[in-house]
Amino acid sequence: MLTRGANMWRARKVSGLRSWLTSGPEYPRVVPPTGSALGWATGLAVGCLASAIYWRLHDEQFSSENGEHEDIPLLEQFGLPDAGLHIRRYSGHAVSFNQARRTPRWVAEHITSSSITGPANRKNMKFKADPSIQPLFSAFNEDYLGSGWSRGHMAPAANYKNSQDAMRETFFLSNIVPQNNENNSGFWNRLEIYCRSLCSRFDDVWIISGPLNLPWKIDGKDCVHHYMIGKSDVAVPTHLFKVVLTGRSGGGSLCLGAFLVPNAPIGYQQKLADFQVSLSELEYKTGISFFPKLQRGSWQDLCSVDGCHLMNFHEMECYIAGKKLAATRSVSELDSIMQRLVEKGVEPHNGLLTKYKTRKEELVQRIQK
DNA sequence: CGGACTTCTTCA
DNA sequence: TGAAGAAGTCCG
Repeated sequence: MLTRGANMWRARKVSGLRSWLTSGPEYPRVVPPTGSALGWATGLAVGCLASAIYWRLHDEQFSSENGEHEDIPLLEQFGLPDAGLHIRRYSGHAVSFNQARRTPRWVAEHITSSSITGPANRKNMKFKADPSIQPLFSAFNEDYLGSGWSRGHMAPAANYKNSQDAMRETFFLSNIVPQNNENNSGFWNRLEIYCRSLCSRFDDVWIISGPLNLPWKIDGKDCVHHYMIGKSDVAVPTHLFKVVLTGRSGGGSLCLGAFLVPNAPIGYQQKLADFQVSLSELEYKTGISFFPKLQRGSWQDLCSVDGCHLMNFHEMECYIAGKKLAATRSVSELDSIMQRLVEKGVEPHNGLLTKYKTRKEELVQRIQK
């Protein structure tokens, strides 16, 4: 299968190259030696199948581009460099991908109470390389596994409960950055939950998320550098940012908050407001204009209007326990979840107790049948 | 909710 | 027989 994939890749690559070569006029061109192309392809063993898919998807582009030959300036005779800066649109989110870092540059979302509600779930969801990204510039699961860094969603899966397809697309590695595990399941998770909670108080919520590397001091001088993981050299960010914009369908002023969060464990003693920055500061540091059609200063501060309160320890423990209860399939398992909660010193609130009782009844009934 | 890791099953 | 998918287990 692997060999077939490599051959397919080579066939597509060479065929695309050939049509491109024959289209041009008078200049001699260098043809890459077949051997080296093959060696390269086999070297990228994990990516070869994805390569085949990629080139198949893009074959039409190749063939359409070599038809008409108009007056092309000599400057552009061989095309201008392509850094992959175009915006990639998916069912529920949009991505600007950074081909040098193998991570998104930013990921944009618009969520509502209906988009975050539904039957879609993470069952059998698997992270995978984005088939629309050229393998040379793509991240792969192998880069993350055993790296010490978890695969952190930028557009969270849970924002797409209304569509299994939209949720599946959030598992493309074009939506993923290397994230500290504790941060991912902890503070960042609570921030994502807070963003979803905004849907109950606002009609529309727009969210832009992405990675950022802030400078470190080296010999007293500011220096930006980053770790790289895996064979694809996936860049590890020092920080993650999130810009949140809320609106009401009836009109009224918009609310905006921008946050810059270290890619490291963050405890419950820290508040979300501790990581709030001005939009212009974040734009300065990222080089990104986040809502270019939004009039500057036309919004209210989100944290002043809505509080920006993340779940505290007790609330979060109960929330997670509630999710685990729903997935439980035996009464003993059910009880152990509740017992571990008490061992942590967490007194279950009434809502959780209700969930426990109803789930227990369901399971007992199922056993009796 | 957010993950990692292991094992079993399916299929070409 | 190996790869991919499904399912199970563990953790915060």
